Amino acid sequence: MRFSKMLIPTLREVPSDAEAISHKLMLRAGYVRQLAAGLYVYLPLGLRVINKIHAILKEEMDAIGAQEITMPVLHPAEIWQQTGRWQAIGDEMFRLKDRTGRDMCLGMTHEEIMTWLASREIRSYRDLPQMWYQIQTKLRDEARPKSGVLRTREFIMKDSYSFDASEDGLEKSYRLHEGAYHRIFKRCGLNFYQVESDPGMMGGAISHEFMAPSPAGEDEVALCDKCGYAANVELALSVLPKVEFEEWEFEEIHTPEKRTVQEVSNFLKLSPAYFIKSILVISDSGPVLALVRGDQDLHEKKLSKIIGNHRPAQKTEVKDILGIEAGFIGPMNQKVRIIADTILEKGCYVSGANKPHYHAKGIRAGKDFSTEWYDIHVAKEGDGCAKCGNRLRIERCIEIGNIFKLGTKYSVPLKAVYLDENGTEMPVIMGSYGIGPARIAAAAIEQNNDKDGIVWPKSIAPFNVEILPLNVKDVKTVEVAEKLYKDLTEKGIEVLMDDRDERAGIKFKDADLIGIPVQVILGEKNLKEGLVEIKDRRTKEAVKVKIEEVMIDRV
RNA sequence: CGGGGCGUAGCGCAGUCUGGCUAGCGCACCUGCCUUGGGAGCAGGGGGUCGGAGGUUCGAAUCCUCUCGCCCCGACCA
Repeated sequence: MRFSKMLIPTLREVPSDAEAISHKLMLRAGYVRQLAAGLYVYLPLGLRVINKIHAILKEEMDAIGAQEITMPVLHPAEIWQQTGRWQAIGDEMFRLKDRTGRDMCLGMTHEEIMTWLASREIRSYRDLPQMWYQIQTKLRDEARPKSGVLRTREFIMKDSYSFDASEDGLEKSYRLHEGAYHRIFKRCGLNFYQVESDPGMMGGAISHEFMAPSPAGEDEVALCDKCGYAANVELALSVLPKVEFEEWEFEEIHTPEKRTVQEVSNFLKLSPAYFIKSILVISDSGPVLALVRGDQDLHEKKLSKIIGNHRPAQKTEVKDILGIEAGFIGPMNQKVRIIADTILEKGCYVSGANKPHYHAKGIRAGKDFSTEWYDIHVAKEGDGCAKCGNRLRIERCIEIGNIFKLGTKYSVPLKAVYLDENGTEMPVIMGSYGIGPARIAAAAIEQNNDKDGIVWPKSIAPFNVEILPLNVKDVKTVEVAEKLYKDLTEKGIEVLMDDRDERAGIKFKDADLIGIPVQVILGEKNLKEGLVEIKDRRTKEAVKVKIEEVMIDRV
């Protein structure tokens, strides 16, 4: 392609409402434009990158035997009502009515529709297994679109679904996807981790996320470099740094107006690790007192798995239910259900004395209170790995893909069943697997850029080579540029030629910004000696080669 | 949905507190000259319902009310 014929609106200045590096660079380099919050136009360069990623996705999905199909984006409500997700999902689903008043929605994902298809077309164990995928638009009315194309309201997803006759079959399909995902992200030039994740509203028991480390990400993962434990902090387990306990006798201490752990800690000159933090929450089945160590934070998602939906109690509720003002609550003599973090099983602690302006010292589990034990704290940097004890690292990441074992969550309500060898009707066992191509592109930029712009991995760059004829008024320069352009293109190399009548400086700046991996620079002086320059975008290293050797060097 | 910030030319911004010349600057854009190895230089030029509606006032980008949009933090999140 000729630069002069292509829409590549590079920007000298950064649009003020871009924050993430990938967002700034995609805008500046002319890859995307924003239509509205969470809605993006992909310009020619951007589309080329996305298409490169799609091609890799298709190759790797085809390679594990998945079959490409395509499904509607507009769905009738009935199918979503049958699985319960019409009700379960809130404002995040775009809903509308057709002209006859029938409820419809825009697809945020396609479990329901894929399962609907399976229910009609799969009859026998002989039809299984099946893996179907599509590269299709999803719509979600995100509460907060952000960071450019990283979180949008309309986006493309590669989503695939597996249908098996047995758990073993599901395991195989799951492993096939796992392998394909590793190959895909590797081919796209990304650094990434596979981590354990929370299945959330997808249902099912086991799921993993693929995470590309980047400060622009929205997730945090806990990583153990020794044993390889890797999990989203939404469920990561950890053991806490030990503290040396003293053999305190139980005593009440006057702590006037000292309510928070920090205040009492300062007042008593005692580390927060010696405190029990007591938090009252209101669950659907009544109040629950959650206990974590004073230097820890309560993990609400972990608690939800134990007691279901809950919310923090209001101050008046605390007083009504426990008979004491918040700030002086302790776990002793409580009638409500208590859930405590396992770390508190051992040790001797300080907590509220259930008496205004008093705290109690010398509290021990078993002696002073009884409880149910769970890991309910947030894993933090420096905690011990729950598997091997080694120090955990926490890293911020972009979620670029995920894989779920769904089981029969969708096949049962939608009656996707088959007859087994004995003629018994059985629900199909399913898995679902997603990848966001735009997130791959953004993560690739986040991980590969410098002060001058993007440095694309070769596999997903919009072009392989950019030719820079520095002075298009020079006959020799144009002659050589045209010949190189023709020869390289005929060899199947994708070439962008900056044929604009611009100054050299502008061409260099734009080339670096756009980030095509290889630059072939044609300057008048070098050409007189029969030389051109080949420059690596990443290293900025340039070598001079004879004009006729450009081909050899490249091919 | 809660908190914060911002809407003035294609982009980046000043002007708003304290109402008053014809609404400014840089970049980009158009014309000409010049220039061609890192976003040049000179000269001339085009482009604005100051997000929108209503109000106060002799007079509103500026003050008041309402409203729409965008960004950030949090909540939420297949």
